[in-house]
Amino acid sequence: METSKRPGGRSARVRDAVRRATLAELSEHGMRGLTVENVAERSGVHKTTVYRRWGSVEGLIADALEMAQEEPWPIPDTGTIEEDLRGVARLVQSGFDDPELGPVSSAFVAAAMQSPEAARALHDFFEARHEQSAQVVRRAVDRGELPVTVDVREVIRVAVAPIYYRLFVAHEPVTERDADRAADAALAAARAGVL
Amino acid sequence: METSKRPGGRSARVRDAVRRATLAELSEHGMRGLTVENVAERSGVHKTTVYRRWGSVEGLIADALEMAQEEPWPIPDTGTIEEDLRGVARLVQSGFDDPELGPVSSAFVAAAMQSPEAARALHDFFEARHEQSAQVVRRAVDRGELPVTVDVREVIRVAVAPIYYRLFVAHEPVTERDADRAADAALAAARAGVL
DNA sequence: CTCCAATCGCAACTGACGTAGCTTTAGCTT
DNA sequence: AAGCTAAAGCTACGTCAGTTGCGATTGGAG
Repeated sequence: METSKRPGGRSARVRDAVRRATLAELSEHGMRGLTVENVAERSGVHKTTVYRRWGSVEGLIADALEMAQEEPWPIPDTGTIEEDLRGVARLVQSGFDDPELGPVSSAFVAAAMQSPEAARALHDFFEARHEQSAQVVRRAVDRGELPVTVDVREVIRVAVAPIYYRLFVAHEPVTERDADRAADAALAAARAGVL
Repeated sequence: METSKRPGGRSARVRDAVRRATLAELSEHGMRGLTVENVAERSGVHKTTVYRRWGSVEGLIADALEMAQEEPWPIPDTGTIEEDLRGVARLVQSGFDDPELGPVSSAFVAAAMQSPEAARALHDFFEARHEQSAQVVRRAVDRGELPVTVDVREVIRVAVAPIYYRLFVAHEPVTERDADRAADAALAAARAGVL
């Protein structure tokens, strides 16, 4: 995964091919249908090689996650904290709704529940996401819309948590309205000074 | 399973033995270490029998979940909504912290992400839990502490969601203080009229 | 250009999961 | 109390994820 002694040429090609195949398989069949053999065949890389370098399905996912972490995401900046927070919540909701990204993201969450390796990777991923998203809260504090004592990351957590809760724990459908409501709730709590 | 044509005697014994073994295995090795063969051996029931009646690991878990649903849980009734809501949140947090129940509960959540069968079972489980927990909110409404327009179940969701989010999505540790804060946030939102 | 070590490909193997066909046990009926 | 039949036990087998050992490539250092 990280800096090997031989970063160029074939190894790099193999790595890219496998990563690409992993994402493709993930988006087509989700976590359940993801197998090392399928990824190997699709990528044209031999099964043994995948096992050696990634170890297992979890390893493949952890690697894909680190890749995903690089990509920044379009944090809204509408000028008001109401709309910004709602925007963040909707971004999460629509992401899982998307037929392309949804299965991949879900697979990440599912994998992290089974493998400590993927769990760490997902933790880091959310660490980064929270940091980016918290920006909208910081701006609100700067504008005087929220008290300076507010825990900016916690506001984000509370704003998105109900969406994930519905999706992955209670297994209830999530609408755009649900996302808005979660954002509004977090904002109300922040204004009340409990976050 | 449902009412078979032969509910008494051996069948019932087998069922209980398997259920017991499932829970034991689950609490020892979690979802990852749960296999039909281990459950079969531990319960003293033959492997093929387990396959016939439960079909797979997911079936075992779905069955165990339906059992767990029966057990009521000690909803607090302190007289104030602040303490009651915190009590519910703490119940969730401490449940996962418990070395006995924690792995089992986690396994349920993990299993539901992989099997539609377990997902449905978990959905029903939370449906019931929400219904029970919402009682504390209803009492608060009756006492006039919250507006009558409040969505009692949503208050519960928002109160517990951050705990699950930390545990299963962001993979961050959860303290009692985190639970309290989540409950407080939900209450603030409810009072502000956004729930 | 040459060599050497890292990496990959290959094929055979291991073991666990799950299935199929049949026999045996035990609950229920009369 | 005897027989009928659902349900459990048992053996053997097929399949497939994952491993191992070895030979073939390939990239980079000198």
